[in-house]
Amino acid sequence: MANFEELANYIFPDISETIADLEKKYPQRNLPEGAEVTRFAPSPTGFLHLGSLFTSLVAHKVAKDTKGVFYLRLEDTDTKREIEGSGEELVRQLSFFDVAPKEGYLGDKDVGSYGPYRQSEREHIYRICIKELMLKGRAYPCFCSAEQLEETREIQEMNKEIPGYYGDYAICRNIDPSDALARIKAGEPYVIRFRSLGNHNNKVTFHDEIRGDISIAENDLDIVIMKSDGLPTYHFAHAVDDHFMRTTTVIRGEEWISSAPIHLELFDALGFKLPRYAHLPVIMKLDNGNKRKLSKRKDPEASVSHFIEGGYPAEALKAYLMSIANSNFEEWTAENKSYNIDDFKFSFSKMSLDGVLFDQDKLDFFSKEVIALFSAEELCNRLLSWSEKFDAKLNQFLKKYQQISVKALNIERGGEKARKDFSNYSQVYPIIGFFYPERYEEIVSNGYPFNEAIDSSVIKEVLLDFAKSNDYSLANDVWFSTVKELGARHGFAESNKIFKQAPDQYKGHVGDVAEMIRVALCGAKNSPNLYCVLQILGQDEVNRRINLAVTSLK
RNA sequence: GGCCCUAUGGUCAAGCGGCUAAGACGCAACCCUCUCAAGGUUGAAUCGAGAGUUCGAUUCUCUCUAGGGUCACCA
Repeated sequence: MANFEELANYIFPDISETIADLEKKYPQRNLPEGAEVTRFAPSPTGFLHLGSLFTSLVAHKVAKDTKGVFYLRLEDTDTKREIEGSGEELVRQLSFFDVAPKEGYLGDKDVGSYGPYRQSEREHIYRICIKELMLKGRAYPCFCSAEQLEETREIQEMNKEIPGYYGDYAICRNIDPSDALARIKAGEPYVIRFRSLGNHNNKVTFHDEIRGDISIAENDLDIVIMKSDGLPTYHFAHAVDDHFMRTTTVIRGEEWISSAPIHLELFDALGFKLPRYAHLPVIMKLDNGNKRKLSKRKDPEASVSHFIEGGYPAEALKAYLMSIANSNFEEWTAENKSYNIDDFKFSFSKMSLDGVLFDQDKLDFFSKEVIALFSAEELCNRLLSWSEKFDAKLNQFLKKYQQISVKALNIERGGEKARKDFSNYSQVYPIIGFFYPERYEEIVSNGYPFNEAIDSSVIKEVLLDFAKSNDYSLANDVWFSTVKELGARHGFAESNKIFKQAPDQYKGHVGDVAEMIRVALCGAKNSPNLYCVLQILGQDEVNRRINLAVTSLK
């Protein structure tokens, strides 16, 4: 007659260490009082999700604020869903947002003494823990097939019972160890399940840093802790890893709340102290009037790469996410004129409890503010590296016309009333593109959008007069009065007000004159400040463009 | 469906028994103005419903309703 010990030794012949040995190998971290150890634990199944960035941002922030540690653990136990190279990509994207961990799986290497940080390399550790659970009678092999499980579930559904592997439905929990041993020896596939001692009719209460005490039915499910491929399931790996990596606060999405009772029982059975938990609200979007979780498949904005490609500065997306995390962040930015989240004091208690709708307008707002705070040089450098990958045309012009580019980007930049016309880098080219001669010619090849109500011979005269008389040495307001004079010479009122008082005495007003010049120089009715445009283009280029425009008027 | 979480304008939200119920984004109007952007001023817009408790409920309690989450050898 075999017993649990023989069974355990047969399944784990290589395991001689115990949990106590692991406790020694991974000792408590030597950190100052109040320091939090947090982590980001993604599975390498695709690009970084916006919700994951949100979680990382908070976890990173909490660790940084408390002078603790933020580390990354790769949860790569689902070999079927794994996407080659996505682990590295995840780390790269975190780095883009400057929330990359300093410990853990870092893409090309593991750093830290609580590793390995890839779950696929921690098999030995899990096996030690499972063996010990088996020895204590808290784990057992289960031979149920997927079909059997499905059958059970159908019966349960029919009887309106709670589905799952528990109580009398846990048919393998009472298999005699010697029978189990024989079946394993015969090569029958099996998983290892946890033997729950819980009662569904009892409630357990645990504390959530954001929501306060949450009380849920005790776990009574004999969940799988080791899959047939020998790798652990999430629940088990969570308990083991977060314990031995000495996580103090587990920060994760609220979808985990309902499985918390499983985790409580697991920690207890393993003899581990429970970490603190903080369950973050999820980011959702409106779809046909219904809120739903941002979906990687349906929503481009679910993927962080969407914002990188779209040309949003990392600081802007972070500021937006922080405003979701702590709504007082927005007031803080207004007071401090800073969007640097490092200087902001984050607090779990100020966190929203409800899922939030992703708000593109708000992101755009933050992004405009953030970009407006960059110097022209800074913006130019960022545009350069962004366009390298995502906007070939802009990249080419930025390199060819560096001086002009910086000057163009510097128009009305800085100060209290700075221009805020870009919410992302892709909006830059359409606005400043006309400064580049090649682009100007391209725009103008479709014709000039002159005001058709004004006779083209008049436009021509005004433009020629302007080319001849314009003084590039004047200051802005003085210069503009010369434009008024120019208009007056050709029968245009000096202001809209004057024009309105006697519309039949004038051909138009100074705005019309400015528009002619603008259309001639920019090929468009809108542009940044005309005076600045003239200064940047310079007399030769201005005259060249005027001539081109005049020629087009025949 | 069971369980859990949540509930203030379109969105993000202050509020913690008595307020004309903050603020921000967005929207609208006006002002400024050479266009655009910015800026300024103003405006429209909120306590899911019903019972209690109370002199008094957005605020406390219960019920309902709605939305979300979760019920895998996925995380």
